[in-house]
Amino acid sequence: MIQLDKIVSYHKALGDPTRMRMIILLTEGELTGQELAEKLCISPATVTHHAAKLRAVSLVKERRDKNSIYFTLDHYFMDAYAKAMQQLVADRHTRPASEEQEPTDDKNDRLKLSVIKNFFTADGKLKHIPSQLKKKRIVLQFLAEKLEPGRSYTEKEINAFIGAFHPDFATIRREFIMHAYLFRDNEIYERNPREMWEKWETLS
Amino acid sequence: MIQLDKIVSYHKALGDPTRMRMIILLTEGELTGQELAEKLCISPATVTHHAAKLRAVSLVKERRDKNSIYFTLDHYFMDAYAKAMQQLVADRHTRPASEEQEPTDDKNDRLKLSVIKNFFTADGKLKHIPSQLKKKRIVLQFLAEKLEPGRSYTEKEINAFIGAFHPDFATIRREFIMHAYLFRDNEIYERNPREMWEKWETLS
DNA sequence: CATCTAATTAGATGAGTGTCAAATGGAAGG
DNA sequence: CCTTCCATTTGACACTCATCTAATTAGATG
Repeated sequence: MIQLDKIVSYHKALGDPTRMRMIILLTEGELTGQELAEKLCISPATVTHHAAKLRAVSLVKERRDKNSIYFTLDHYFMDAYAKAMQQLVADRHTRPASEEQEPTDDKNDRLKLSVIKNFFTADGKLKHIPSQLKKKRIVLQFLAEKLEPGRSYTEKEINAFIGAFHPDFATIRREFIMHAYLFRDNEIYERNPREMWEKWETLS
Repeated sequence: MIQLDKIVSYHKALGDPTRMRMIILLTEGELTGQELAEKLCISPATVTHHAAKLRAVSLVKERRDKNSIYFTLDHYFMDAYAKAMQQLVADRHTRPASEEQEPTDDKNDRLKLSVIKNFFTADGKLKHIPSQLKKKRIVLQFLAEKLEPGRSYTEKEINAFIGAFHPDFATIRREFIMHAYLFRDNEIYERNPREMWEKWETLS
């Protein structure tokens, strides 16, 4: 599943000339921290700094031998990011048209009403999280609509907001991010615009 | 031709959550600056700021109509960057092996000596820039070896250095960057490690 | 244990940058 | 000409971040 802020972090990691050069050197094979420092003409401390950033987005793997640490690229994740990005920016014309007929808006509305009726108690609590994707999105959207657009929320506030409906705020918060109802920068949260919700729906 | 700092700039441009969200919104179709500001809950000034960064790396195109500016994605460049990056990090095992036999080191050395003898005057000036890629790289490398690794050069210094060999320092400086003999960050230049030279040779 | 090497952490510094409010520019329409 | 509506520029502020030095840790080897 695509997570917006993971992709942003990935690009941020590669958006530095020193780290990009590290990556390129590593395409030739594994290198120790010291070798990297020498080739890039930077201090070992700086190598550690950058290695941590690359590790944080899983672009490099590390292996310890004797006193040295050997770095290698993680091609699996490199490919994963490339694919995710490609999918993300594919415009709708090049996206395969769905063969099956979309249900009418009317039908969608009825489904929505019934899901909300079935998954929420009379006093507005969420009974449990639907496992079916379509229904889960209906519940998430129903909750997300109660958040104020453009306002910044701390993680604590988001937890409290979700907690008012269901005790497992951690799971639901993660789902909010994954399905692009919320976006997170550093430690602050904000509601995404509706278009983003819909875009993600077509990607799921 | 791939340019390292262009790819870094591209990643830096996408390494910001606001810009990434702009891109995603634009995958759905064109939007005016005002609409973007509203949907992203940021001021028009901030939209302009980010739009400038995206434009600088050719990720968006703009069209003026009446008072509004309409932004659209530039899919051509998006694909170009994706391809360049893919090629960059492809490890040598997945790269197609060259069919033809590589010339021996001995033969390479003799070519190198003859190129240097033929393209430089007795007092060390460069007569002209070879048009054949292989010979051009020999000349560029010969010059690049005279630069101190790990030292930072201003553009003025690089120009002066090249100018001592040939008056057209602008062209040669660009070739230095394109073939990864030098790398540039902001306005300062530095010599790349030998491995980077060789890596780029296999990509050319 | 003592020593050596490599890596990491901590702290400091300087450059870069995301954001907005206010001022400016410029086109469209009275 | 004046007004209105966007877009841009400018200046300021806070915050991030790349880099270094110096000190510390971790592991290997006498």
